[in-house]
Amino acid sequence: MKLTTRGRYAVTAMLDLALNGKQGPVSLAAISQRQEISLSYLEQLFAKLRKNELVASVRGPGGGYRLSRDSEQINVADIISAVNESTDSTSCQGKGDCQNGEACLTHQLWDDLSQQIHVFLSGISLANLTQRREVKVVSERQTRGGLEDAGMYSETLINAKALNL
Amino acid sequence: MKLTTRGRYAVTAMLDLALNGKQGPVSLAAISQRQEISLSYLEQLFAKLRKNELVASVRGPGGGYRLSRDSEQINVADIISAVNESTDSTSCQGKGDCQNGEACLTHQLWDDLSQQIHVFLSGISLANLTQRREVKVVSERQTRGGLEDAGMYSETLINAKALNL
DNA sequence: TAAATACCCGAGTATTTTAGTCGGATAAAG
DNA sequence: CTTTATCCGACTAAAATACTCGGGTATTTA
Repeated sequence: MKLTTRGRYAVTAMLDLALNGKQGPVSLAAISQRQEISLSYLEQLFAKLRKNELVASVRGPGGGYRLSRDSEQINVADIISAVNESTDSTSCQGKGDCQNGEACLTHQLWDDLSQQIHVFLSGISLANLTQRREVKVVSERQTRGGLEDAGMYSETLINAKALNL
Repeated sequence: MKLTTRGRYAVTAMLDLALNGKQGPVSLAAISQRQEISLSYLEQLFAKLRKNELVASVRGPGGGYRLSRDSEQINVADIISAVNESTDSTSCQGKGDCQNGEACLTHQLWDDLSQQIHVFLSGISLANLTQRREVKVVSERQTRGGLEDAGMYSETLINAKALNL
């Protein structure tokens, strides 16, 4: 589980899709303008998102991309993994040497942590993020001052718990 | 909150320190050998860890590094932030333009997510990771078959909950 | 005090990743 | 048949990563 600006671009684009794709497909050109990401780069990202069946494409005029399933059913870990698909696994996960050595122990500890992060991100869906924001916008209007991050954050925790975390 | 192999190196080295530093300081040379990380690279990472007061150094023969406080008091987010200190913040968090635009909305959503990840990793200490492993090793001996990851994982969740997540 | 150990530090560098360009091909709509 | 838009591969500038090199300096031990 790697977390770089590349994944951020992908999540951002998918969030844009979730927000703007309610009435028909959204073109990459539109996302490119709104999110200030180069069109060609988006094309590359969406090629991977499509291979991983997170989005579906509609070609021709009026076409674009739409989420391949409900935003509740697409989580952040899915998106990040999709665009990062690469040649990783540098740890000694099966090497003959390094049997129960200290190195292997720490590598396993890292793998565990990595898995925890993955599970955590699996529990956060696109819908989850957009709903959270809507809740915040509403409550900001109500309180006329804006919530502090502490407040928003406890909201997050509640959601996380509801999602089995 | 960025999560790359750089952070992995740092966490790995700190885990090595937590595991091997119980009787006196640990030299970078030792960590370098055990974890297969170049000495000079470790020096660079530890310079940052030291600046952030996560480790303390002891110079001269028999010297090395030790954790600056108990492993319970050092969390993964601390470590990763320490070695990543760099020129980030590419989002539009204060630009005059982009006021309440769609771009800004998705950028904020990303920031929220980023913060959630940070808080999550703040809840995982070095002690937490090493203890988890010890528990696993023991229970593996008891069951004589090894736990599946599902089992380990639910353990993780319990820890996470205990830590306010 | 001399030698060895090990941290400290900055400059340089090969490799990889990131983010993007370019030029085209294919599919659908009007 | 032209426009819109996805598809696709190759190529590239810039940045980050991981590492080397060549010196220091503090501390211990002989």
